[in-house]
Amino acid sequence: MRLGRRLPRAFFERPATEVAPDLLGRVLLRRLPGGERLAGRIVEAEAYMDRDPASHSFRGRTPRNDVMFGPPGRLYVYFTYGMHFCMNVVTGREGEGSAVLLRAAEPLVGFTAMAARRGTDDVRRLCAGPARWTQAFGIGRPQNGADLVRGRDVYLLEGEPAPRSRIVRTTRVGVNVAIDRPWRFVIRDDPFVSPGRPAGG
DNA sequence: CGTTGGATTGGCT
DNA sequence: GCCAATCCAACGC
Repeated sequence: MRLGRRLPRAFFERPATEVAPDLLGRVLLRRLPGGERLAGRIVEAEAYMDRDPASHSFRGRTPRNDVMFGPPGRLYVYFTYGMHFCMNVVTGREGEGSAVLLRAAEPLVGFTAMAARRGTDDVRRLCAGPARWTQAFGIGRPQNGADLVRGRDVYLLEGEPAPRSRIVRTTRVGVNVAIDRPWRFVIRDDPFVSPGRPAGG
């Protein structure tokens, strides 16, 4: 498939609710410490806005969410449930706390390395979930704040953006507040979308 | 300082 | 459907 060029800074300097659907079909590239390359096509993403009760940024800037408030186009990685990492693309203007959670991807390059990290050969489960994807791609604390526009270890390519007609808008997974906001975007009928368990509340 | 619960996942009933 | 795993940021005293 077509990979295209890198997404420019301006791509990210928009509201998360605009960036999230526009990320579907784009390609995340990862260069592992050993030099091996991994690639995945984004099929599911969620927007987290400034002053959004479900967002980590809701209660203001802290050491944990600091990257969210920085310049757009960087990676915000957080640790949760004592064992998982999730990654976000920082959006909006510097000073705002908004980002897009990367929830699922179709593996394109590096199946063997992903399978080894994930402990499964099932291609459909390598990157189908935010913590599964970071595990498959070797994303953790060291990648928090990584610049996707200029960095070489993790970055985004244009890929083939999903047509609007193929994009489905639903409610976000695992959030128990602001559950009325339909800010989860997926490619319709794509087999690599996460199982996405329903949230309570 | 102590408590709480989390943008999840995998395993079991 | 239910629950444990396992850390730690955020918040209240």
